[in-house]
Amino acid sequence: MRDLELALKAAGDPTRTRILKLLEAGELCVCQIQAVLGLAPSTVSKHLAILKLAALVQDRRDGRWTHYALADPGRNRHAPRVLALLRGPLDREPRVQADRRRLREVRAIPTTELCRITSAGRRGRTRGGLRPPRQAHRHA
Amino acid sequence: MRDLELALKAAGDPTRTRILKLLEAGELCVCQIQAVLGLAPSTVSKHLAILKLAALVQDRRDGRWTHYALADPGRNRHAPRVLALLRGPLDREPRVQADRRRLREVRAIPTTELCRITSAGRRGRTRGGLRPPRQAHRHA
DNA sequence: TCTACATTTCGCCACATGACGAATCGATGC
DNA sequence: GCATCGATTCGTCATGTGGCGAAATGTAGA
Repeated sequence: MRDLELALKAAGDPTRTRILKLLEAGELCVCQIQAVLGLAPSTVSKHLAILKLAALVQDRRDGRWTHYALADPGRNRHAPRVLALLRGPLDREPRVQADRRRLREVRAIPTTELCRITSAGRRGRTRGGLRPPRQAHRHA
Repeated sequence: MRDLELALKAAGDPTRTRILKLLEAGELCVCQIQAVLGLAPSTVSKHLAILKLAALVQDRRDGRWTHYALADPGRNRHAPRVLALLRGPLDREPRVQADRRRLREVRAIPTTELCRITSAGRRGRTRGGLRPPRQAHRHA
């Protein structure tokens, strides 16, 4: 039972569905995901770890960057079916569409500069309109 | 996004997957489910409420009994797909099989007597081997 | 109407979870 | 080697969640 439950629980969180929907557009580096979501890097990292544990995503190290992608089918029995579940029906959701728009902006920026920007925001300095809107210390 | 997430979260709990797998065998009354799971009636009721809110199950009043069944497709877009996800792959799980065996025992007993037995157990008197094994005050 | 009884609701408790910042890890590049 | 920097891990906090028992609800039968 364990791994299917793990996958369902992993997919049943709003932040993680956002990540999964983003990854439908293809592989992304952590700082890109972070820039779109507007969450602390540690938070994003944790969610990615949960998704990875549930075998819904896979990671790939490239120098100092880590890229995440939807797990390719075959690694886990259940993952593809759960991912398929998310594929169609959420595309009309406003938040999903907003995330996609933001992703297009983010992708236009070279990765190096992007990380500089987001971490700059995190250090307190404001750097143009792309800094993710800081969220209050709130929860799901 | 909300209702699909609700369904995924509802299905991502071990106790609730047990219930859903039980209901694959057809409509069941609450006290039957309770007898199989060996949990407090209030606990079972809460789980059923969550599953109902997620549109994964539906209920039917019959006098003083409430019967629950898997939601028939059409009420909710996502429910059938989530239920389909659980259909095949968990059947080999030891706990699922044990629950099924226990369900056969439970179904052999007329509902009236069954409720008497389980609530008798709950009041402290032991009444034959069918009283559900009391669980320690533990968590998921 | 009163009682019995199946189920639900309420209030509580312990543990899980999601958020954050600080500290750490690992790989580049000077 | 040492500093830099992207990502992860750790520690903490507030809230969510699953379990229970007690009390409330509502239906059947006396």
